[in-house]
Amino acid sequence: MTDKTLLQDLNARGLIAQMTSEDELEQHLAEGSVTLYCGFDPTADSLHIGSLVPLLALKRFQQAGHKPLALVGGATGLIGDPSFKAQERKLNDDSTVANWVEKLKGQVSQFIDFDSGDNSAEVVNNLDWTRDLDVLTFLRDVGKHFSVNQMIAKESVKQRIDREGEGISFTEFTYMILQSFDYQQLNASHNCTLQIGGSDQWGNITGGTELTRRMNGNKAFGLTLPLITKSDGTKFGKTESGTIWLSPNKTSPYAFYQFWLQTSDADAYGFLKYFTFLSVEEIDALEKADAARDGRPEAQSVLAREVTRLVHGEEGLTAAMRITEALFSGNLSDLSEADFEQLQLDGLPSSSLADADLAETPLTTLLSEAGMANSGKQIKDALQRNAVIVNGVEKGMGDNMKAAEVFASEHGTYGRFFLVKLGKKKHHLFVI
RNA sequence: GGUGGGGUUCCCGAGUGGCCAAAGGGAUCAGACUGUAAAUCUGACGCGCGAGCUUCGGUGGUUCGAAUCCACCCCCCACCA
Repeated sequence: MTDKTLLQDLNARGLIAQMTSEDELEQHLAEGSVTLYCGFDPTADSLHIGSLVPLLALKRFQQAGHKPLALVGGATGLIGDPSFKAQERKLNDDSTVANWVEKLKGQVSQFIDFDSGDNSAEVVNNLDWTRDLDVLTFLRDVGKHFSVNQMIAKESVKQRIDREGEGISFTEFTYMILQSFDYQQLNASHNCTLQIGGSDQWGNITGGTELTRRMNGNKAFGLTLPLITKSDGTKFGKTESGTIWLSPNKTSPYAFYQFWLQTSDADAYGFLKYFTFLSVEEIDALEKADAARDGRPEAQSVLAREVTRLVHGEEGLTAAMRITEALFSGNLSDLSEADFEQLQLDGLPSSSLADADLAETPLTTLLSEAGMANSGKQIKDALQRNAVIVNGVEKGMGDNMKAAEVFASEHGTYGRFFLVKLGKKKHHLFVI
């Protein structure tokens, strides 16, 4: 990044959706270390991969010598951001939010460096400066700077205002003011002059730059990152089993790795630019090499490796790759008994059949309860298509009531391991 | 508080007394083809291996029969006050 400015690199990666006064921002960043912030609201006990782009962007700025502040929304999380949300959200109680705030702090901290001298990162919580703010002060000192006419005109709340059958409460409508206030406060306390966020945050960010100018008399900048979309138009970051979380407790490193590995060709190179620190040149070279070769491209495996390492570390990546290798290479017979135990430790989904009543329980129940499918119907469908494979042997509907036979010790690897494959991608280890 | 419009299976959205477990689309899952890709085609898609069971905001009612009709209640939206 020596021969290019940070903004040029971000731009080459397609990571800039919008910014305020581009030329001035470029100059501002060139003048020295800038303090910037990005907010993360606690809407669950973990962030998901949707937050990865801004999180990595903070790191990109830090690598370029700037000082990142990660804001967790202890206050805004209590309100709920209405931006581009079709419906009013239900409120979470404050102990829940407080608990989530703690979890997010830990996650956010993984990505930025807290010990790098002048530009060490900091984590801040907006509850710290809003908790004791009283209504009248808020209305007089902050609220007075906002025009409802302008707020209503924001694209981010338009569908809530215009759409038949929906509305917006005053609570959520005020969210924008709270976030603007955060920026103004951080500007005053930390000399923060740049806020970044997803493109849905544009309205909230510009609100903050305005408020900072009015209350502090300071120039403040904003930059938004693009919303990640997939080429086929489906939602990024969701699968059948739900959201891809950053917490290993909610999405195992193995599942996380698999998610990236299954990226389509059309998205892979873009995702490499968004989600990794490989240089644009390296990625372009990879794309050329893949195009020149027949068969399977390398992009997905590079992507999966890089991102898994970023989020779950070298250990998580090793575990994920170990499972992948064992399950998809096709030669399970090479695995030792200790290998099976290691796979369980690595996070291969597994369950014990010790307590199960195999004589009475159909496979449909057994496999769906183990989490291989959401309902027995799906198992049934798979059985009818011979898509259930136990230790390499196809099972059909006829075996449904014969769980005791299927899982009999003499059929198990080392007398007790049964690797069940559902379709091409789902695996589950049963142990007796 | 008044008037009008709404609340249907994950989402959107048909259905206005039996032919409704409820059209259609999307999402998702599985099969074929492939490369653990995309596109395409096929199947599944409330729950249950099955017999069968439980649904259409809630509670009661009318009826042989209700998502559909009636009463009351809850929630959402628009306009008025």
